[in-house]
Amino acid sequence: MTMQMQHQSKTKLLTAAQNIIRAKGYTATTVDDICQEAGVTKGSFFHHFKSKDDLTIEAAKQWGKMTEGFFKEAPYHQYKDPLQRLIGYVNFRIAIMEGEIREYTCLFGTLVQETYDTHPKIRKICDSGMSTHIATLMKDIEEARNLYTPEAAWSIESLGYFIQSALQGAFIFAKAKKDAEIAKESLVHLRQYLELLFMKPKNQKE
Amino acid sequence: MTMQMQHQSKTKLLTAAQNIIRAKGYTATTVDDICQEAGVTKGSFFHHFKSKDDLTIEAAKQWGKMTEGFFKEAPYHQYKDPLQRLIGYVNFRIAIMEGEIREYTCLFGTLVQETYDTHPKIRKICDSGMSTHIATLMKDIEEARNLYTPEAAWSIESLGYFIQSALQGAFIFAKAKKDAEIAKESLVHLRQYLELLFMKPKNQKE
DNA sequence: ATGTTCATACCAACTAATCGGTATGGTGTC
DNA sequence: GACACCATACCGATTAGTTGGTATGAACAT
Repeated sequence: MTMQMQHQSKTKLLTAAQNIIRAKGYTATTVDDICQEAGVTKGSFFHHFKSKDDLTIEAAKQWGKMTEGFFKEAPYHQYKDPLQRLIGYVNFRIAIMEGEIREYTCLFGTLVQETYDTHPKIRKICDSGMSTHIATLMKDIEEARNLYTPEAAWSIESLGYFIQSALQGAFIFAKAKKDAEIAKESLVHLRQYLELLFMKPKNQKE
Repeated sequence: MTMQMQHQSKTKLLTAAQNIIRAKGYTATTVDDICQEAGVTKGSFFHHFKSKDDLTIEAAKQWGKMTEGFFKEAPYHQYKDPLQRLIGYVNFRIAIMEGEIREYTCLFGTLVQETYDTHPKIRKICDSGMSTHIATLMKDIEEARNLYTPEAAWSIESLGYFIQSALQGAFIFAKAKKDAEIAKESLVHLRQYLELLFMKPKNQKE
């Protein structure tokens, strides 16, 4: 079966789109850019996707699936303590901020900034993609809340969004500085907030 | 003197650029878009600015000056306690998240996302513009730190960037949701972090 | 096996529209 | 008449998308 061969071009185009859009944004990324990076021609592009918009939507969908798998396999899930998993998540995100900026920044965050008002379909996928990711965090947040601060006034959802906001904001500064250092230090504050919020006793064993 | 008249078109173009770019991003914003919103012709545009890039740089510079003036006049500066000023700043930013998204989001954050790798001049202005704003916050952070937690391990600068990261990230979710509610709730967490960080005694008078 | 049929995948060349930018000329003010 | 300011018409380059066609291989009858 040549199924793999047949789909190779499509996969290459989706991956290329994800990478270039994260670096240049949606509008500045041309169809020719994507084709060149993928090593295919425009004819192939419009065979697999009926428009640039269509490709972007599929690329965003695939991005969501891919990243969910990526974080599902991440090492921080091994911890038995839900708070440790949350802290581990933040530490993991700090740890992966190495190499090129485009490699660790988020397609959803980049996309939605410039499309929220003009491309409703793209906006919705970014919204639901980020919300899906936050939903996985919310499980640990809920457990940690029940365990450490069951009487807390803040909602589980809002903390999930706050964590993700701090991350997305950190990416913006990584881009502005063309350096991840400041962004990493910001995420240390995020980690510190979680520690303070759940009032983790200082003498507790890790 | 007709100085004001002469500069009216230029001012209109700068303001139009700031508003449209915040809604659609840099690349998706066309020169014609800006001219139409400003109510002037292309001839006027290229009389005042030698290129779209040039206009964007001037618009970003003016944005920085304008926002610094805006925050300088904001009511939270009245508080004598530096921590209260910091909390007041966050509350102020929550309060102004009303009306259209383009009205309260940040030009720098939107711009730098899609230009950091391709337009170095724009990137630098966004970087220094945001850093200048953070520098004003750092004064209050430093005072609060000396007053409440002089032995704290975190740096003044890093907290300034964290506050701004949380804000920029909140804007992304306001765009993704086309609604400021989630973003506001995120900023309540930011406020809570500041309160926890400085260990504000519960029985202290406001 | 072999030839026919058909759909999928792909390609190079093209098109219509839009982009940033220019050329040129007009108008009001000093 | 010199100059800043602005309007209109235009230009070359680039854009997303189209065209007409080829290569490949699976399905099936012979």
